[in-house]
This record gives sequence, C-alpha cells and structure tokens, in this order.
Amino acid sequence: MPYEPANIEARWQEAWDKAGVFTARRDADKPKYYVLEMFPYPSGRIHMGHVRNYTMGDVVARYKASAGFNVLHPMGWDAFGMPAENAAMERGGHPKDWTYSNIADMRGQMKPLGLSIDWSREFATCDPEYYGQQQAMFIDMMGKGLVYRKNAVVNWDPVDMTVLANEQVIDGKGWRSGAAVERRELTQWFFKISDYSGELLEALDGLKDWPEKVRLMQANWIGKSRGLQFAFSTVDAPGGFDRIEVYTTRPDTLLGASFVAISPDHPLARHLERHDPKVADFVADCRKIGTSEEALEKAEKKGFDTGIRVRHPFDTAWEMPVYIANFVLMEYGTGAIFGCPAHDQRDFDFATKYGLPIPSVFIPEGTEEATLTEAFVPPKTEKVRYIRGFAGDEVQAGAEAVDTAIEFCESKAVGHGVINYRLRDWGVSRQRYWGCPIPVIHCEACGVVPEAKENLPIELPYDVTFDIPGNPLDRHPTWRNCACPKCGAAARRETDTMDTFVDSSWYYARFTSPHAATPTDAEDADYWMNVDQYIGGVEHAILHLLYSRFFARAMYKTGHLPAKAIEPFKALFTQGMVTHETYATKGADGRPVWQMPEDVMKIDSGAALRDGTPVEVGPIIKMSKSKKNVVDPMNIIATYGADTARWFVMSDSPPERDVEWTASGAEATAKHLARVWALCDRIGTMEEAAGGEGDDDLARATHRAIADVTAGIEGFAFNKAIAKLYEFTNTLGKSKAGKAAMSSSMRVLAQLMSPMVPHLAEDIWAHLGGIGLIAQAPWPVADPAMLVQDTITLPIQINGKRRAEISVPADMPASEVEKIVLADDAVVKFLAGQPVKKLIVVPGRIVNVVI
RNA sequence: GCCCGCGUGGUGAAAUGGUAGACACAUGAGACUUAAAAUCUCCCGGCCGUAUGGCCGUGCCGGUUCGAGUCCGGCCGCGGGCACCA
Repeated sequence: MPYEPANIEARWQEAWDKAGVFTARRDADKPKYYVLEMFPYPSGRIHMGHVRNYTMGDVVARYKASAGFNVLHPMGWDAFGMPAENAAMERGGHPKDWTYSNIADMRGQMKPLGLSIDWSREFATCDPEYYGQQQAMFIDMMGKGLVYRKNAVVNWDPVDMTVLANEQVIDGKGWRSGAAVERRELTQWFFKISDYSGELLEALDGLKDWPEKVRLMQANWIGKSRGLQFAFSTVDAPGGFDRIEVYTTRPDTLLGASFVAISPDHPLARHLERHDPKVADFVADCRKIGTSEEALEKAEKKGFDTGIRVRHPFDTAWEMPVYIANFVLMEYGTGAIFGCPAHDQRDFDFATKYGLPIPSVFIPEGTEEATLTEAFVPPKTEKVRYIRGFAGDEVQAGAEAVDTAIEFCESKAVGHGVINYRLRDWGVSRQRYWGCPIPVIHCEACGVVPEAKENLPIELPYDVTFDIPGNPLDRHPTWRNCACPKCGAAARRETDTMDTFVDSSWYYARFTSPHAATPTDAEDADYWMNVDQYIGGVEHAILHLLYSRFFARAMYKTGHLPAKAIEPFKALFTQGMVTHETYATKGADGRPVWQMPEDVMKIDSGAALRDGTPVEVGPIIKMSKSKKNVVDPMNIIATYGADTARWFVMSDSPPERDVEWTASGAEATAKHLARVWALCDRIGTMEEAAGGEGDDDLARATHRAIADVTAGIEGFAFNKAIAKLYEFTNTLGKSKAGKAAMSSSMRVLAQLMSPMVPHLAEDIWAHLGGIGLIAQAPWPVADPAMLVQDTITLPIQINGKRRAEISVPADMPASEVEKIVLADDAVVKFLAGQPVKKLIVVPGRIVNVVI
C-alpha cells in the first residue's frame, strides 16, 4: 500500500471532528493546560512563519493532551489595522469585506494542516461582539483613572492631509505623496502604563519560564534609573524662566558640565520660538525629523545657542550657554539636560562641533589628565580617579560616585534624588477607520464623557468611502452626531479608533469564554488562566508582551481577571523568524518597488522578472507583507500533504533560530514519511513466527527513543526530537525482532511522531491494531531500567587532546579507571616515561592526563 | 545612534565547560534495471598519508581553565526592536 497523504489526512481530520477531540471543556478533575500561539493578522494567505508557529503550538498541545492534560488550544484573528484600509484605497472595496473574506481564505488554508484547535472559540477582533467588550473595558479603565488625554505629536502628510504611521514615512517623506512629512500636535488618548513601571519591571524576575533575552529587553525598555533632579538658575532669560530643571543619571560629573541643552518642545523653546524668528526656523527644522526615536538618534546632532546663560549650582560665577538641541527628548526626564562632553560621546561630538570646553571629571586609575579624542565612558562598576569630584573618595566606581553625589547635593539643597523610568504612557489614539472606536462622546455642556454601556458596542458604520485621504469617521455626520449620554443634548462622537495593540492585549483572556456578555466570565477565566505556554515571534518581545502584561493588570483592577492572571503568560517561547531574500525593482521615482519571490526568476547575472526587468536581490530579512518576501505554503501541502509540511518546518532548524526558507528539502521529508509508512506496511504483513532475534535490544532502543523524544518536546528542541525519531526509525528498520516486538515498537514510533505528523500516526496506529484514536491514547512512558548502560566508552585526553579511548563498566570507581588509563598501551606510548602531573577523571565523561 | 540576539562542513544543524560535526539535505561512487525513475548500500570539514595515524579547524584578536564552539574582554559581520507595521 503506498503512502497517500491527501487521502488519509482528510479522513483523519473528519474522524477528529466527529469525535470532538479538540473541543475544550472545563473539567475540575483534570489539570488544565492552555497553549496559545500569537494569533495571525488576516492578510489572506498563510505563510511559512504561520506554519512554523502553529505547528509548534500544535506539537505542544497534542503532546500535553496525550500526557493527560485538559488542553485549551484556540485560534482567532488580529483583524483590525492599516492593510485593510490600504487595500480599500488601492483596489476599492470595503475593509470589512476584505478582512472577513481574508479570514475565510486563511481559515480554509489552516484547516488542512490538521491543527488540534478548538475552532468553536474562534473570533476576530473586528467582530462587534469582541470590540464592544473592549469598549466596555475602556470605560471601566476611565473609571479607574487609567485613561487620560494629552497632546502628542504625529507624522502629518501635508499633501494627503492625513496622519502617517512611522512605517509610512520613508526618508522623511510620505510613502504615497512623497511630500516632506511634518510633525503635528493632536490631543490624543493615553493609557497610564507608567503607573505600573516599577511593578512591570520587578515582576519580570518572577517570569522564570520566559527567555532571558526578552526579560532583559523589557527591563531596558522600562529603563529604571536613579539620578538627580535639580535646577540651574538662568541669566538673561525671559520672565517665568528663571530656572531650568534638569535630570541627570550622572550627577558625579556635575563639575564636567559645559552646556545645557533643552528639547525643541521644551516650554522655554516654545516661548523663544514665538519671539525669535531664528529660533522658530531652528525649531521648525528640528520638527522635520520624524517622530520615531530611531530617526531622532540617527539625525545629525544640531544645537542653537539661545544666548541665555545658566549659573553652575556650585559656583555662581561659572556660567554656561543654553542650547536648543534636536536630540533632547521632551518625554524623558524634564526635557532638559546638562552636557558633560568628557564622559558622553554625544555630548562630546556636540561640544566639539560648537567649540565648547571638555573638562574631564575622572580619568583611568594610574594616568594623568590628557586631552581627550573621544569621550571616556568606562563601565559604572569600574574604579576611576576623580580629578573634579566633589563627594566620596578620590578613587571610586561610577555607581558609588553617583550615590555619594546625590547625597551631597541633597545635603546642600541642590536638587534631590529621583527614580526615573524611560517607559512612556501608551498612546492609543489612531486617526483611522478600521479599528475599535473609542467609546467617548464630546458634549459642549458635559465635556468628555464615556458612552453609556447599554449603547455598546459602538459599531463602525459601513457606509464609508476611501477615495479621499483621512479618517472617514470624521466626515460621517450621522455616525458622528449623537446624544450626550449624560445630559441628552446633541453631542459628537470621538472619531479616533484604538491602536491594534489594544485588541491583541487581551484576546488570550477572551478565549476562555469567547461569547460571554461581559469581557470575561469569572469562572472560565479562573479555570483556564493563565496561558501555560505562549508561542510567537521574537519581534513581539517588547511592545505586544509589555502591553499585554499591563492590560492584564488593568483587567484585574477593573474586575475582569483574577489576581493570579496579572502575569497572563506563564511560559513564553519566542520562535525565530522565517526569513527570505528580498527582491526589488526600481520605481519611477527611484524608490524600490518590492517583488514577490514567485514573480522573480534567478538568472546568470542575478535575478529578473518574467518580462526581463532586472531585479535587485536584497538582504535576507523577516518575511513581511510590506517587503513582499513571502512564500506560500499551500503548494507544499497540495503536493506532499500537511504532515510533510509540518515535519519539515519542525526538523533541522532549532525553533528559536531564524530559518531561511528554501524550496528544497520538502521532497526528502515526503520520502522519509513514505519510508515510515512502508515499514509499517511490512510489519503488518510479517509472519507471526518470523524473526525474534534481538527483541530485547529493540525494546531498549524503544525506551531510549521514548526518553529522548519526550525530552526534546518538553525542552522545545523539536529538531532534536526529530533527529532521534530518524535514529529510531533506522534502528527499527534494521531490526530482526519478531512481529509482536516490531509491531509494538512501531506503534510507539507512531505515538512519538504523532504530535508532528498526526495523520500518518493515526493511520499507522489503526493499521497495527492500536485501540481508539492515537490522538487520545496516553503518551508512552520510558522504563528507567531499560535506559541504563552497562559499559561506556571513555575518551582519554593527554594535555587536552584526545589520544585514546577505553571501554569500562559504567559504575567503575575513578580509582580503578585511573589504573586502567595509566596501563593503557596508547597512553604509555604517549607518555614515553614522562611523569604525570595531574590525572583528571570526570566520571562517565572523560579522562585527562596532564604531563 | 541605543537596546537585544546570532555567527560551527557545500547546506540545515548536533555537542550539562569534557571525543566538534549526531541526525538530515545536496554532491559523488556503487547495486538493482535493457535504460531511466524509484529503491537500497557506501563515502562525504581541510591538509599530509596506502594505512595505523598526524597536523589544522567552530567569524577575528586576546584571556580564564587540566580542558573552551560553550565562560570573560575587545572587534567584525548579519538579524530583531526602537513606542502609529502587525
């Protein structure tokens, strides 16, 4: 019988459906296990990153179910966002129709993968049922003081008259219009995530099952620092600005100050801007840089001397200039800094550019003061000699010096020590249609008031068009005009929608009770939370995961989650990305036009489109819609079957590492699975009495395989689990054991393979007399007695180089091993009579003879 | 620019500080076949050598250690994130 995946896969998927194997129900008698993969954006096509992500989750879900857990494994759609509006603008149609049709397409592509998903819990974030509950929570959060409004800057395209995302700003120009982008200030909605800065940081220590690197990245993002806040008194400053407050994390370098720099958005800069055209020019120039931190940091550092001077707090005769500088952020600290060029490279460059002094505060121990060619910035733990210190020992580490400097300044009433966080409040306003409407009403009499809950959901109106840029909600009078829920007077609805990160910050909680009339159901949330294993791309290491951690706390505060769920993800696994080469042709304006891999042909001189247009082959980067370097897994499934696609993405590459997609290899996987099936077929037709040689060896190999594969799956080392499965398959194929032993081992092989290739595994199971569905059979357990080895091979090193090896009983004491080693022919020959200085025996591992 | 990660054969990779290259892919050689495909077997880091074997080898430079792919310091290259991409 040949291996026919198309045939068996459909059959087993039907069998699972019929038996309702994956429908999750609360069951107090079983331990629960909630496994979740980051839900996809419904672009319309699944890509290899999805296949990798969801297969990984499926392996865990199927394994845990076999191991006796009551598993919840849901799926949904992160369905709001810009691509739907872009599609509407480019091709016509409606974002809602586009999105739901994409969801239907993608569901149709995912189902053949045979994932053990409880599809009865599926929802999309653009379902009014979902976003209505999100609006209810927004209102609850307003009630708890977690929501506020303030001014914030956005990228403004003056030609298209629309707000641009950072991604839509390319080299300071709008992606469609090509117009120079301006910064514009708008009143926007914010979540007070900064209330939780300290807690979100400290709680990272408790996330033992998160990757260290993610915790580090989050810690750095929150950016706790201790420093000194103090004021410089000004000379020749306008009225009301007799002091400039600054914050510094290096108060120990106060005597190395050479200038003060304020943000272009600092109140003093704003004041000067109104009165001095030259300041206005400079500030306007600063505002041409995009709003992203990356753009600011990469921009040429520029300053404008305001002519205002400040007095040094320790010496009123010492005056320093005040610059407006494009690299000072208004959002961090006080929006003003003092520059210490000797010990900060950016300040050094600035001082060099504007001819400012560069006095050293400390120098390396054992050296003399010298003219610096770059800033001297040793680690804060390194001891240095303070030549312009004012507190503490002459020789001390930066960290101590900061503490003593703060103490000293406090005692002299020059400022006070403060804890500062880099984390900013979360701006959630988006001036776009395809998002969750912010459920707020602007009333002339009552001001800004939350919508009444009984009016929820505030649904998006369908009758909108995208022929004019801008937010269609703004120009939709019947939707916009409403009654004030407080006084009943005519009022206007908020037209901002929420950041799509809000949608993805609580979907995991909604899955526990996807159709509840409140955001969550207390009993369901209590039973299923937390997510035991969360799996997704490392690119979400900071924003999505931090926002989710905040949102879970906000949901606890508003009574929508139990206290135990404030850290919603018990364990996190960040899979590597699926990468691919990028391809671009040159557009009319010289900017790159990205091309799909399937449209590109490799030719001798490089690559080209089918019509011969030359294509530039770009860097290998994360597959992304915007760069079009995506590959369609559907043809792999059509040609070889889902099991081949699943096995292939799990084999070879470790799951946390990036993998570059290449077409080769899928065929080899299909061949292997066919070999496994052929082996099963052969065993099925064996004579009962045949063979019988080495039954015990096969049993040992089987238990070894159970132990190794189980360890591989538990440890997220799927590639190693698969290598062990290859090894075991080869052993089984060569075995001369009898039918009963072969058959039993083959069924174990099928079980061990079942998380990866569930359809083939079911078929083998059924073929060799397994009872019921393999999906419901208990996971095999290795007998420890079958794993012990009697003799082991010990390599012998001489001076760290391998020279010989010996075979000894596994439990031989070290003293015995030493004797055998020293008597070994090869060792004696190598020693050539030289005395042995040291003999290291690492039991069960290695012997090293030092001469 | 700042934060984080990664770098091992032709390729994907493996290796609690303990025999570098398990397990695969590709190439090559062979068996079967009239032939091809399929299947099976063998070789497969480099150099020297008939071989036992020897020397070199985990991006580069240095350090710790009896022993370093693994730990530490400094570089180089690539990737991720940088708050309005999802």
